[in-house]
Amino acid sequence: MARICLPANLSAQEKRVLDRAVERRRELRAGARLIRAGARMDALYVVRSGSAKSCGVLSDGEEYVRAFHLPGEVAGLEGFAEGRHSCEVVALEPLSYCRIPIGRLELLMETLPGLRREMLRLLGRSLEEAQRARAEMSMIDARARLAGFLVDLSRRLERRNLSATHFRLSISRRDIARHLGLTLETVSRSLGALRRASWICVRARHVELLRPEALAALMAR
Amino acid sequence: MARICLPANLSAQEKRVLDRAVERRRELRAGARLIRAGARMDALYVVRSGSAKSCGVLSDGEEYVRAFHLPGEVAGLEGFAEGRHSCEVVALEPLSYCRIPIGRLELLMETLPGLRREMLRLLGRSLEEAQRARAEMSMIDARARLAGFLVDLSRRLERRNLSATHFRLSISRRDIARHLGLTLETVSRSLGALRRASWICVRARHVELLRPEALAALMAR
DNA sequence: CGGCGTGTTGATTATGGTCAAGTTCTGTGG
DNA sequence: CCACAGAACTTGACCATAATCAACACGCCG
Repeated sequence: MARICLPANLSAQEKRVLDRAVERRRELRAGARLIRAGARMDALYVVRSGSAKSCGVLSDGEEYVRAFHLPGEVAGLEGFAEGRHSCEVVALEPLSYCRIPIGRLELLMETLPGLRREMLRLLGRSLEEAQRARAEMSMIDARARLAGFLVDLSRRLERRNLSATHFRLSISRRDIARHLGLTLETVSRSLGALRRASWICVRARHVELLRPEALAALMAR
Repeated sequence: MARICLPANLSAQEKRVLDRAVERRRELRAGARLIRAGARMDALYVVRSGSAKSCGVLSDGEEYVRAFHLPGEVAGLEGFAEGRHSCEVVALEPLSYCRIPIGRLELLMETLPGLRREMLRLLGRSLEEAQRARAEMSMIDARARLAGFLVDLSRRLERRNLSATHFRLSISRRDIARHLGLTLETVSRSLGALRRASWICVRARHVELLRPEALAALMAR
């Protein structure tokens, strides 16, 4: 478990200790809720297999998607802000995950310097990514944003030793749109454009990246 | 110092200890750089007076503004991601600030549980804010985004007991634009629209919020 | 096979970007 | 103190991208 989610900075000893604090082998069906918005933050969650989305609602009731969580990634970090979760986390497909109770985590942070650093690193990375994404959102056109999204997915899957070029897109067009700040029509059209250019091959929920370099190059305008 | 930046969760004792770790009374002239992108993260910075911006460059060389730092706020948190800073932090006007060496901070986190929680809270908040901002960026029109920005500034100034309705806008239109994902022309036009509606009064760098409720209401569409 | 949710495609429109011409502001040196 | 230069800002005309509205196709479930 520690190997799955927090590999970098933990010593073998630390991993073992953390391992014992983790509740393993939990499951959720597609569409089920992992975290309820407004709930007290009492744990962090690590995806083992499947995927989930974090989403919030804007003041006008419109939903937006903050992040997707792939295997090995952590959900629930935003809860540190106020001690309660500010967004829903929902399984996109059958999900298996681990749960780390926050109390135990705080306890362990007392004694494990590597864990402290790792938690700060995780939060820092999320922050970094959110800020970069925000910048791209306004400076890059729809097609390039979508390309960037696919490349990002691909890289994250690769890190988990899953195929980087050939994957099932368990995220709906609608959720992609709400994540990239587009409409689902625009997502559809942009996918079409990438397909026509033969950068990618899409059939329904199945995607293949034919020219990842070309996709990545789009980001640089 | 601890009172300025980390007021919430620290005991008097903890504040005293943290206080001793802080290097105080540093100054910078307008336009000078507080943090250089790419530099090893060796400290966090807390603004005492004046203001600063964090900005990065996109792959095509275009600059974007990640955040503004007002008195009492912390700059440099993104450095936790990789142990080095990913963006420049630049003074927008004469700046006075404190510096907290990262080594000492990590040391203190070992013994001060309140400080641990506070650091996580700071990062969580930044994350939260970045994600919300990103959502608004695509779902809300330019005028409302600008209104939201002004209201946000106002609230942050208020927290530091500065006037919430009447302040000097030390941020250029260009930086506002780059922060909100707009062009400076659009910022100018939107300010004009708000002025014509008599929600605000702008003269050069000086702003007065005449109807904050109306501005805030714009956000809810 | 039929029905519904999901996705695609098309026509039109609106918002904000771009380019360009001015205006105000600020700071500097005579 | 005034004149001037450069930067910051404003305003206008035009245009491009993506939103909106709408019809239709596909795939997955019963």
